[in-house]
Amino acid sequence: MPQHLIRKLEQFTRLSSEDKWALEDAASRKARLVDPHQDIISEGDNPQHVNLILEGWACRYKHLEDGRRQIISFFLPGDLCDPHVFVLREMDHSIGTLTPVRLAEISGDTILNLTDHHPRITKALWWEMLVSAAIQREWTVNIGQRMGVERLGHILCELFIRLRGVGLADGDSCLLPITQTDLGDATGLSNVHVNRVLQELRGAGLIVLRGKRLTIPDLEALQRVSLFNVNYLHLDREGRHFDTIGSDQVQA
Amino acid sequence: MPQHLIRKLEQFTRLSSEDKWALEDAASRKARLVDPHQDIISEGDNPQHVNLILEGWACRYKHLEDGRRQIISFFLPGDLCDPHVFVLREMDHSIGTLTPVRLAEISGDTILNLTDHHPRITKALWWEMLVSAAIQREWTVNIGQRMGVERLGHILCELFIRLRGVGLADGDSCLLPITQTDLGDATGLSNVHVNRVLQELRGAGLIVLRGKRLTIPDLEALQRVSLFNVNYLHLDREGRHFDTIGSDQVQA
DNA sequence: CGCCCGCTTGACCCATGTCAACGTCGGTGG
DNA sequence: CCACCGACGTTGACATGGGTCAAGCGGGCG
Repeated sequence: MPQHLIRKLEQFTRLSSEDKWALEDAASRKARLVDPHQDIISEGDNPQHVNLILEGWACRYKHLEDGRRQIISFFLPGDLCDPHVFVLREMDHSIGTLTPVRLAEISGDTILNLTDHHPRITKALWWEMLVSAAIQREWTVNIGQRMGVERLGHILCELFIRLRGVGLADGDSCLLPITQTDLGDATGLSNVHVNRVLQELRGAGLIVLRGKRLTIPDLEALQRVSLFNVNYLHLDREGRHFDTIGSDQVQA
Repeated sequence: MPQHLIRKLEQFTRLSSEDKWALEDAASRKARLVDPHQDIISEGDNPQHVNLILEGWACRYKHLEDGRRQIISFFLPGDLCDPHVFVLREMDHSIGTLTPVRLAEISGDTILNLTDHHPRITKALWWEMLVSAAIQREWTVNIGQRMGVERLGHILCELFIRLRGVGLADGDSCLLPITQTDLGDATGLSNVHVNRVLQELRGAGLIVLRGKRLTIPDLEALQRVSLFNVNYLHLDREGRHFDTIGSDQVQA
């Protein structure tokens, strides 16, 4: 079931078959289907378990009193919503779906069990948590400093590369199943301006966006225009240099 | 030495004398003085230890290729710079001082030792890490959605409350030892506009800012204007309801 | 004493927001 | 099967928050 999660973690470290089996077991205990535009967990709630997105897109978001909404991060298939929120008693933001979502609810005990017995999973989950934090920081930079074109270009690069990392890209294209208003809420731009900027990116041949399919004919070019530096995604797998010898025994 | 850290953690949980002693020991192994506007660790470096700010202000920041700078977060006395970055091999951003800084370098081993033997410290460090993440998210909201006045008001509220939490507020005022340009780099506004917005806040009697001293005569009023909701700082100490009976034995 | 950094102010401009109308498409019910 | 509807995308006109540039000012420090 959790191919996307496994694929994501394997960008960082190799996992043994037992590791993978344990992840599959953990992810198959309790499934849940959520309709689009529903909260998975709401601000003020007390989180009871970790949610693993199996299918569909979700997001963290926050509403201001006057209705403005900021999308704080996107959750794609393979993403975990806060492996460790249990320490805090109350959600300070909400997590909601953007599309229909299939997710696995993983209990705190299951997580503890996983990490107790699988050091490589532990380390991989640390990596995934630290990368999430790095993405959050990059969003601060993105929204704080980049102009509209760069800002949208940047987020499209990020989403494409993340999707590719979990096996959801098809060559130079991927699905982008969200609205322009969603993109605006994520970038701090109005939906109208998002539309204009997308036209501009299209006009420059940097993206093709038809229906829900995004194509990036020249990813490097889009990265250049968007001042996108991939290093914050930390895709430099540890022990990558061992890959050629095909060992499954790399030290963690 | 690390009174500020201890004070901060005690906002979340009670610490025993042994806990505190262990923290003091860890923080007194290796000290370092850093001049203002110097990097503590630079993008691309390989982090070797955790830095605990003892005195002065620092920040996380990132430069874009064309020179724009975004301050991603502030480090105040008592703040830890990334307790767990060791998992990643390379810094994707820099940490630099804003003022003269005195810090303690804490080795990974020392941290492990602390957490192995002091469950309450472990939990408190988790809390501090999750709160840092919550602050980062709130900055995304701040920069993405709030107007200049709200945005600056919000960050001033946050800084004041964080400083008060570590014992660095004096009634309704605190030191703000950074420039307006720094504030601009943190909020995604130009220094000129920061200046104008500060005038506006001053004009409305919401802040008094003279030299490096910030006074907030009516914190609630400033919070209201800034759409500031304190919940993201998670100051709801666990077991707070035990405080009245004065126990030092609260279960962790 | 003089210099430099940071603060302040004014003039002007542009990126982006707001408002409003219209188009398009897919779904749904009569 | 068609009519309607709602959600989303698109476009134009206009407003404005905030950026940029440039000059002046003031105080701390060498």
